[in-house]
Amino acid sequence: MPIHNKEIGDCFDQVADLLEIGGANPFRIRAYRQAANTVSRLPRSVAEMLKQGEELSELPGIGKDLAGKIVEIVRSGKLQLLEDLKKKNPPGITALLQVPSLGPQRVKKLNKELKVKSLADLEKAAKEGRIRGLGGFGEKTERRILEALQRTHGVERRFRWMLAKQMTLPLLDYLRKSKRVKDLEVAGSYRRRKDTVGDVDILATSESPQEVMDRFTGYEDVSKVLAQGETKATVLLRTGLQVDIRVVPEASYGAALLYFTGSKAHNIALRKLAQDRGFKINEYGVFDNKGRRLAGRSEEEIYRFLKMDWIPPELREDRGEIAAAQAKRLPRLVDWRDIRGDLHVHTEASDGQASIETLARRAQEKGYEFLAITDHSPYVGITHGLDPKRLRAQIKAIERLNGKLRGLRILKGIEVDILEDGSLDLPNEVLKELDLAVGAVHGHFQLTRKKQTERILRAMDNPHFSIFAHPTGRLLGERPPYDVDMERLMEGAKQRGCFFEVNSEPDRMDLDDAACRMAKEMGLRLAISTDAHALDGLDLMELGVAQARRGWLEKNDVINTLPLKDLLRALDRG
DNA sequence: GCCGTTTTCGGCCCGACTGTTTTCAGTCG
Repeated sequence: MPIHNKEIGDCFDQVADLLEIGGANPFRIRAYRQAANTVSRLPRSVAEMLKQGEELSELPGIGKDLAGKIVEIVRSGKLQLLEDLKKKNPPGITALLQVPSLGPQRVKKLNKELKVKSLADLEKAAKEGRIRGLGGFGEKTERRILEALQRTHGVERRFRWMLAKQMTLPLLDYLRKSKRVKDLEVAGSYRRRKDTVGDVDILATSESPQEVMDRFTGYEDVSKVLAQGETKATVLLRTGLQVDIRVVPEASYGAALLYFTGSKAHNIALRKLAQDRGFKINEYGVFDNKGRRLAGRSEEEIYRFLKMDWIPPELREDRGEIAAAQAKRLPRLVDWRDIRGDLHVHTEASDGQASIETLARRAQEKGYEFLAITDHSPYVGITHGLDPKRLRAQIKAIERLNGKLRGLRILKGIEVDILEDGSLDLPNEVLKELDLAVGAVHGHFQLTRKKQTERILRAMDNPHFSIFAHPTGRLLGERPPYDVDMERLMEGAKQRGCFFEVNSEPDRMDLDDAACRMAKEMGLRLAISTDAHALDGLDLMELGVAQARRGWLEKNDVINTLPLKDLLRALDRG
């Protein structure tokens, strides 16, 4: 049973949690966290790298010791250090660290003095008023803990990016109406375009921060003000979304934007770089040792000062972007303007809402050169999928429309189900009449890793298979990805001349950033598609592009940036 | 635990806000 990178990462994260509660050296804890991040984001399987005899200690943040621990996990399936730590600590105690206002010190104290071992214990102690008596705790802290527990039931809550956007835009409009607000921008993971965000960070410049603060906390959708100072405030919206605001003077705008955009790991790496050269970076600017400000008005100014190119927010995760920016070798990320068409779209013939013609008109408005109609095949009954007869009728309709349209070519396609045995849900006689077939898994998610992988490889053996749609099957916050050997699938797709999809549906967004980057490094090209089920669905393209950018993808890595002629050649496996 | 054209030991990003405190530890991002 091969060990996956994520399992190793989780293992190190657990060690970090337990070390934290044990009061270990914070830098040792950070080392484990960094290693967890490095390993779980690695484009290649660590177990595989070991097999090839590669030196793991060459990975950033992995030294001799951690490399040895990875070997231990891969060989034995467990880590002795973690087992020992688990013995010393009650299971479930690390869940307490997720409760806002509880850090390692307080968790330790709660455990020691009140025998709190779980979220349930915590809730009970808070309800009985036993927490307020503890040194360093008080009534307010106790109430805050209780509120947090009742709000989240202990589960970390993240919002899909799109949902966060819908809640944030009206708030921005509201803030902009104030004459006191000059610049206003959303920073944080929202600006880095993570597919889900934990909270929203807003940055503003103003000469009277207090008034901006007051306006912010007075917003009608605010259900609770969690903190409010002179330049910084945190509120909870009615929907449960947490929003932070930070107000700085204009001269610090760039530094504050950089700081507030993160990621934390990126900031630490930059600050350390500056420190090594005798400078200090904080949210107000770059300073020398005499406290003189040397840069800070814009992000560009700061990166330039550090002798590197400006780094797009999507890349700021401390995964090699800093070295690339220093070497002036950052990728030229794919841009939504590079996109020449959409390769996964549904119509009213299956479970979509719009007609082919309306979709085509909208595609023309977008300046697209092509639009692939890919309704469902029959397998998923509820989608009213197309059987060969209906599909042939659709093909005819598309051909008629193509005769009428100027500048846009409608491609004949299908989203064909990959059946349990890896065969496709429609016969080759009809598939061969199409321009492309987008293959997808909509059932039998629970197969073993080996079976699932082989099932999909077998589907790709079919010469009519073009693009593997939503390749992990995950639904954010609802359904985890099914278990497959992604590396093997990507290798298989590349050999066979197939492509993978980046799905732009806000609750899918797979491939994720790490998998996009893995594909890029393996030389497998991707299609960024909307999977639109209605007219407005075509506008989701920008989300898929954002995900692709997080995965370092460039124009040449994406097939729907190709001119129609080249695209058709790429899709032709013959 | 990692790391190194100042270093193989001694550093490790930096500041705001809260609550419980009489000056600051803990948490957060």
